[in-house]
Amino acid sequence: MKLENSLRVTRQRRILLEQLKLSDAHPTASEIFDAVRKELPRISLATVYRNLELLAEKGLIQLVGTAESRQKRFDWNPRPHCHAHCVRCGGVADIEPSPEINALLRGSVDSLRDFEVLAARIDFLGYCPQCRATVPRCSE
Amino acid sequence: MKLENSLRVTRQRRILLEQLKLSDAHPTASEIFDAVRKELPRISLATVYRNLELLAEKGLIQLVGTAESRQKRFDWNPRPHCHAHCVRCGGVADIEPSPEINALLRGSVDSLRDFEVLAARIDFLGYCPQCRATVPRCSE
DNA sequence: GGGGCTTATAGTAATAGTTCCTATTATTAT
DNA sequence: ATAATAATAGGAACTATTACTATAAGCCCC
Repeated sequence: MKLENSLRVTRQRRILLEQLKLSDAHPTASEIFDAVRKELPRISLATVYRNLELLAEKGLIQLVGTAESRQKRFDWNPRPHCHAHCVRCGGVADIEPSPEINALLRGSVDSLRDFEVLAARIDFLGYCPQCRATVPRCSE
Repeated sequence: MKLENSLRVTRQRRILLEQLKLSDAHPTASEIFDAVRKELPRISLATVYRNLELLAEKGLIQLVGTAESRQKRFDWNPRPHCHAHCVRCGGVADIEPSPEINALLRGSVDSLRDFEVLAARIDFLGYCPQCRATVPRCSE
């Protein structure tokens, strides 16, 4: 197994990626740290951060998140898709892109002249089903 | 002038909003701080942060930015539109939504069942025209 | 399958953007 | 004007992330 582009296959890197792939919950760096620590108790948080950044840079995973949440979240699936962010619990869910969205994600937008698109991102903010059920709502 | 929803009209708040509206550059909190300080030399950075958050919460301005940039940026225009984020210089430009995008922004997405959408966000990451011209490129 | 080059790691310190705290001041309703 | 209440300045605290450095581990070639 070679990770690509001269990334060495270290035990830390392998287990980090394994753990990330176990979940669709888009965990934060420290959640990933906690998970990996169960197998590698001596791993450093800095190693987790370094590798998450590196793997995202190489396109093997993706960084997700919004401007409002302080912490970054990661998605094991590097393929373009949309995310729904709960403004209450911070949870992130995958959204299956419709054909129209897929067209957008591939970059067919007029007003973008001269801006070279590397990635398009569509995010929805709102309440996830759980929070929706328990949030106090205005009745107006 | 009343700001809405029991927000008091303080000198700080008024000038902050004025300054923000002077620019389409989507400034950061500290850039706004610097601009406001020219008129209000004794304003506190905490005041700037507090008000930016408050105004965004009330829907009078909007928070923009991506998970990769550490600092938040703000847009005086609260109406839904898209943004192009330069991955090199961090600059943000407004993108005029096409009709199809507008449909998305209004919330017509299938797979979102049970997730209550408060806002949709479409962001493009890439190189702005300036950076595009000066970034060293691979010729492959 | 061992030597040596090179990259990665652990552990910790440092950074930076943001938020919190509290005594004081300003705004608004009356 | 006065009283009630919300907002501010200034600085301390917080926290996610990044930087640093001596040590350890992959990997390539023989």
